[in-house]
Amino acid sequence: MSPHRTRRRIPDATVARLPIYLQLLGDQLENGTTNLSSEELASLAGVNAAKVRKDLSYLGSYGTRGVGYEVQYLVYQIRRELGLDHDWNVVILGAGNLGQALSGYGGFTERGYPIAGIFDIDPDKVDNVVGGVRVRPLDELAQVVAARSVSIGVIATPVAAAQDAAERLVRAGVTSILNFAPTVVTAPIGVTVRTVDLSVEMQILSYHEQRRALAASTLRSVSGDDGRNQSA
Amino acid sequence: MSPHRTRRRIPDATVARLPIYLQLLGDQLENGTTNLSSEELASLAGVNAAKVRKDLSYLGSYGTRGVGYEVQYLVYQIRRELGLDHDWNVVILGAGNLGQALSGYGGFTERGYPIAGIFDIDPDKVDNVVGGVRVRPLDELAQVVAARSVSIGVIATPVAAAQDAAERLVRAGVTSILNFAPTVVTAPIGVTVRTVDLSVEMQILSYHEQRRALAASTLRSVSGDDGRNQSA
DNA sequence: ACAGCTTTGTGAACGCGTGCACAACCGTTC
DNA sequence: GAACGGTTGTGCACGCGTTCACAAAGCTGT
Repeated sequence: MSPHRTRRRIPDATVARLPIYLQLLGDQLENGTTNLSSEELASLAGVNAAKVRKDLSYLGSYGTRGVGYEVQYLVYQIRRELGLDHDWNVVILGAGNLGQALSGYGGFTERGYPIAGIFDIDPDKVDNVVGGVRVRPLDELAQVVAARSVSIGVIATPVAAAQDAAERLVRAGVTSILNFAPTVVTAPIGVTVRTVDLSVEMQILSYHEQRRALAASTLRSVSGDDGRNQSA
Repeated sequence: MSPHRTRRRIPDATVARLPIYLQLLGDQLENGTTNLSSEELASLAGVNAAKVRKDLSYLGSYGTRGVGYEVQYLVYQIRRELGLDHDWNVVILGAGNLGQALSGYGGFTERGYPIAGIFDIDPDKVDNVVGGVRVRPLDELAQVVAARSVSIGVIATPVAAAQDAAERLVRAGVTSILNFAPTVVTAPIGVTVRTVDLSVEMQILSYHEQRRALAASTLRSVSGDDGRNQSA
């Protein structure tokens, strides 16, 4: 039997919020706050207090009724649950605009995701140094992944190269992929793929803008409202 | 009464998928495909065919039973619904690593989101040219937003400056914000905020890695399985 | 020891999104 | 023009996630 019993599955929606709580709790620690209620945390995160309590209850019963949660201990528990009790090395494929920015962005290393290597297929880019890391040729990928126990790969290539990049990552032994190319990439089961598509985000925003404009114009044609009153 | 009747609300989940369909349909157009079934589109998008049909049904009845959807017309309808029948100017706040990468990334302009300006508070960065756009001082923000009818703003500042950036955007008249700073930013109702936090994405991935590792080790302690069989 | 205030943890109801299954409908062929 | 294979559009049931509401439990002061 394991030291701590087999953990119940945590809902995806909760997993997506735990990092937010973690971030906020960290801020509170720096402020010197040692104790926090679900109501306070909820207001910081901009969500419902019941949701916070239910989310935290998936980790176990780490609160004290009438008091709240001990920040330090909660941070520890969330970190453990998210697998942040050790670093996760990552590799980046593609040393273009985005790849370089990611490599230069200190936030990854700082939060426990050091960059084990950045790779590009273009010989002109190889050996350039970006963000303190030397760009390597693609054929060194498998070796680096194995040597540094990399399990997370980031795709920062152009669209056309994204699927190939994913396949190389999988062949090298990577089991989690963060894809920034605006395309659907497929991977075998057992490999987690998350796609972050900046254009998609923009399009979701413009859909809402579009609706606001439409609603405003409908309103205007009925009541003469100028439709600007909802901003600010 | 409006030319086209008041449109029913489209579920958020569907809105998030429409851009994917749009992308794939565009690819198909270039391939010379003029007609497509929900089954085919679903397989391209990696989702269920019924979901595709239901999603598209929110736009109206634009398919033909027994035949499928006409790609060109569907593209037109999705674009219209997403508000892509005209360009949306965007401003970027923060000309650091990420701001520069975003500015240099051609994808935005190409997909109908031209960059009307990039701004930074640091006088040393002002007047640098990144991605063909001159970095402007922050106090020109309101003027640019007004002059170019900008309704979308991107926050690419450090965490500490993010909330202030959001407030400046709102004051300038922006009603949609895409936030890349790893922090919660609040805005008045009527302003849509979407946060894309790279660390959060990483943490979601490492949670799943963690679980895989845990499952594998439990398995190993029972059956001797080496836990590597699910990759590739 | 107990009353009163506070806050957690969770059962239960609700709402949204997903997927199945099928009727309605299109085009084609005989 | 009727029968048939194909595909859409959608009613329905199910499951997940959110929110409410409250009992259980801790703390404080008398």
